[in-house]
Amino acid sequence: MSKSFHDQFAERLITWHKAEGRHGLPWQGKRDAYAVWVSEIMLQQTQVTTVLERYPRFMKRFPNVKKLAAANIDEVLAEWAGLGYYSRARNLHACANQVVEDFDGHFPKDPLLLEQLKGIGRSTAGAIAAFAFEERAPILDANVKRILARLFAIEQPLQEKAVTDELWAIAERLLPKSSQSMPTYTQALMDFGATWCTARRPVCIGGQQKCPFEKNCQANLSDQVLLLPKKISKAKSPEFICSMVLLRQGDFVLLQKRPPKAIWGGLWSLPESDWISRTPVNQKISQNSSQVGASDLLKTVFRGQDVRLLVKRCSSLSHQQEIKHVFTHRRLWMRIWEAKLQEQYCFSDPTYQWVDLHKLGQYGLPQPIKLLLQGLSLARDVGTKS
DNA sequence: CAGCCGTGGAC
DNA sequence: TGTCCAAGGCT
Repeated sequence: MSKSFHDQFAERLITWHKAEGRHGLPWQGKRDAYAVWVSEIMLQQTQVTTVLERYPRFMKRFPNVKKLAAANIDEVLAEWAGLGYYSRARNLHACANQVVEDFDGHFPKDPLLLEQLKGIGRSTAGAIAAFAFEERAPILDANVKRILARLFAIEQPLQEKAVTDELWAIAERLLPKSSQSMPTYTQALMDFGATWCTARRPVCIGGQQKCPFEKNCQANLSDQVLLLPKKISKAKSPEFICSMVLLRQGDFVLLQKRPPKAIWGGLWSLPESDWISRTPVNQKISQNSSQVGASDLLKTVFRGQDVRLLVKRCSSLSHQQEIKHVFTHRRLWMRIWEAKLQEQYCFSDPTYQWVDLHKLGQYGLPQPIKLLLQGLSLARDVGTKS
């Protein structure tokens, strides 16, 4: 690659962005570091269309870093519910407190300091520094990795550390000389990767538009754009089965707060059994478990609790439905067992809580559980109206 | 450091 | 339908 191309890259990319970039997204054009930071965290591994409706809602609920820091983590998780990767919400809350306590409520502009805050890695630190403070700090998200891997025909898998180091070095080298250009340049990189140099349908392959870098792109010149960056096929994700118990009493349902760091950490869900591997044998046992008594099931789900009285009151425990949920690296079949109680059964363990179906919005629920309980709520409302 | 951590859109 | 992918970071 010629030196002149390095020198021209930022300018040509910015020229492209003026005509073809994404403009007018709610988080764009902001210089408020808080607003920038929230958008960067929310957009991690998350599609623009999803963030489009959730970002304004979050900003309205938590308009500044002090409001967010002062909030309860449960409020933050409730607001984050449905967005996934809930450690982001926990780190967001922790980071807000760090900023208030260690930086007097003002985000630092040095990317090295930003990177020390919870939930902010090098790339997110670079994005915040560039957008909010016009710092000459590079980003290296999936968009940029793909663009660079193609421009420079990097054929090694991106997961190799040496490759990552090289990409960072290139990203540094390509930065515009003028720090004033950093917000536009950074946005332009993201836009170009997200809309033109896409993973599956880059415009250089049968597109109507003409890529501004087609004569510089080593992957294009050697006709291997779709082969780069090299993808590492992942093993098929393992499958699991669990039982969940849906106890109802009038308009109330029994929820349990999940432990903080595992899947759906810190969210409220239905009490559940341990997950077992979904082998053919286990699948058969699970399917036949309608013959199993309520006692065994409840003991499995309410581990460590005295369920003798509950067993008496749950004589009508019945299997309602099975929900399949796909995670990035796991697939889970949830068998839902439902019982209606005449009165609320109290647990000594405070992680259990009876929740009014009308107040589910105040609780952070896993998406499939939210949909399940909303279905209940809807059915009940329809029933009472008819 | 390789595995963990959600969800929904695109094809 | 399944598979890949997305403005990553943490441990």
